[in-house]
Amino acid sequence: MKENTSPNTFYVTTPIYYVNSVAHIGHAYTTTYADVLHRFHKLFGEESFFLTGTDEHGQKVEQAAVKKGVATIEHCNEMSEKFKELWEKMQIIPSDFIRTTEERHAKVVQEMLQKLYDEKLIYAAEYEGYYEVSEERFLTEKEIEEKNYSKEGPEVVFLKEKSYFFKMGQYQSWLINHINENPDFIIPETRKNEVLGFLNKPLNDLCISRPKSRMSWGIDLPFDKDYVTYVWFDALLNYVSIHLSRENGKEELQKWWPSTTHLIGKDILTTHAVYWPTMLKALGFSMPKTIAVHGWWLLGQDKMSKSKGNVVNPLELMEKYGIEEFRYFLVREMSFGSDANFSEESLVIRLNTELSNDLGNLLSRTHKLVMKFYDGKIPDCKKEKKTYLESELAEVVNHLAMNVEKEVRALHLNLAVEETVLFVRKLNKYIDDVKPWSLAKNEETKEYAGICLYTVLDSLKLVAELLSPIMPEKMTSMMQALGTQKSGLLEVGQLNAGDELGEAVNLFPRIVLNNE
RNA sequence: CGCGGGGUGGAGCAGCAUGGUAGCUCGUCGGGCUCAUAACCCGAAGGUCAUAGGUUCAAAUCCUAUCCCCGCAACCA
Repeated sequence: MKENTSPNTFYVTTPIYYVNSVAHIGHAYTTTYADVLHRFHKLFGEESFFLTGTDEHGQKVEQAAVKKGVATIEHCNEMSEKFKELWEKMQIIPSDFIRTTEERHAKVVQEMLQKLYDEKLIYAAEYEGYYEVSEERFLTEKEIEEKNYSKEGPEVVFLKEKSYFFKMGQYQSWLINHINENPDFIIPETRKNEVLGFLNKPLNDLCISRPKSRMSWGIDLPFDKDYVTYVWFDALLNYVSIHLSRENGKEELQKWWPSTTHLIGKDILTTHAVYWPTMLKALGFSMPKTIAVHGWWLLGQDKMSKSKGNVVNPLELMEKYGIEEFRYFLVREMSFGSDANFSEESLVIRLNTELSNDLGNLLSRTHKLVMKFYDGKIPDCKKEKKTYLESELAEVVNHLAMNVEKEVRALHLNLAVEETVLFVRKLNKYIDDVKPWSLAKNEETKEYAGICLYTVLDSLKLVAELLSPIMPEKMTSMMQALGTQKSGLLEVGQLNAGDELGEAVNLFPRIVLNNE
């Protein structure tokens, strides 16, 4: 039985995706991960909120729209719709989907800006330096040195202008302390060290404005209409604006905030681990619980990137191998925090060995035996007839749901799945040891064959529950085949002897590669 | 002395903070079974844990040095 020590709410976010690009496997990974965490926490009986969305301001978006010859908002509508469609297709169901161009978001951003301005945490100053157009920011001295920008070019211009700054620098030592005192604030540890390393150098104030004369696609600064807000300052606030924009916004936020898990890729570590906490601190909010940083999918040794033309399109893969199978692969293959190599071959091997051979086949063979020897009815399982084999298995089962939950809470979905897969292997071994197909032929031993089959079917029910956050529809079919349905109970003994099994299904047909 | 990550049987990884018989998955080979999706179960081969020193009764694990690989402009999880 689960102790009631765990928090009863869970709030998970993905970054909001920049509408300049089409979704690739990385977006699919993060968003699937969040969706699976969300479903697991609901399975654990908690209230859960899962937020994703799109980041729609900034120069590059404006430029993309111009290039396409459409109004900027049209471009945004189109792109954010594409993300939404993809998530829907992938069985990803966020609690809400936020767009930074929405009124509800902009309103909160402006309130926050005004508050900081009133409290003198945002100030105006002259700023001069080399500005990199494509990056929408001033270069640091070091960068100028490295890149040897002796003169202006089309990409870099020397500017002197009034800007607004957020007093980020004054929170430096506070942030260092917070990170040190909360080991789970940034995980995994290597990423935490990276941030601490970054914070060894003096932390500057953050320029949070862009003059409209240069770029107008953004949220107006409430205290100076000639400026819009820097995209990151705008975008990060989505995590709270979604709640604050509701009726009783403060209470809403308070409900979810203490359990916040920000899922991010390692490329946006600094914005999330430095800018964001200092912003929250200045605004008087408490800190999110965890910033969880995952690795990248690599192709060979290269990072996947549009300019290299080696982006993996998730849609193609899903159509070829199945949506839920693809979800399984994403969550299973990558060990959280480190990079992983992507190849279609590894995908096929993963699906064939674990889903087809181990799980699907176990369901098939058990189902067939029950049809053949027990007329399709779940056999009886008398406790007193059990042997040490069942006790051993019971030992494992007792820990299974607990271990899975532990791994999920540690955000190690790959290990949570591994626990389950290892258990399925044990079931295959168990059924091989008992050999119900021969025991059932003999009246004297048939009762024990039934016990064995009941044990396997019943265990498979638990497996289906534990995999349902990853493959909801597949696991529903599996439970139907087992003559039962989703209960959300993570324990054994849920099948009733005498109940009819559903129809046999080939849940995960083996993938046969033809071109070899 | 820029920073960071890494080098463990054919492939991918775990183990390293608390030194003590080198573990997992895939692949390969042999066997078993025949209920099953050519699947499942068992067994075997295969590693001096990048290299060289050092500490220790004992090192993949600690220390020192060296070599090699990857990332560090942008798009971008």
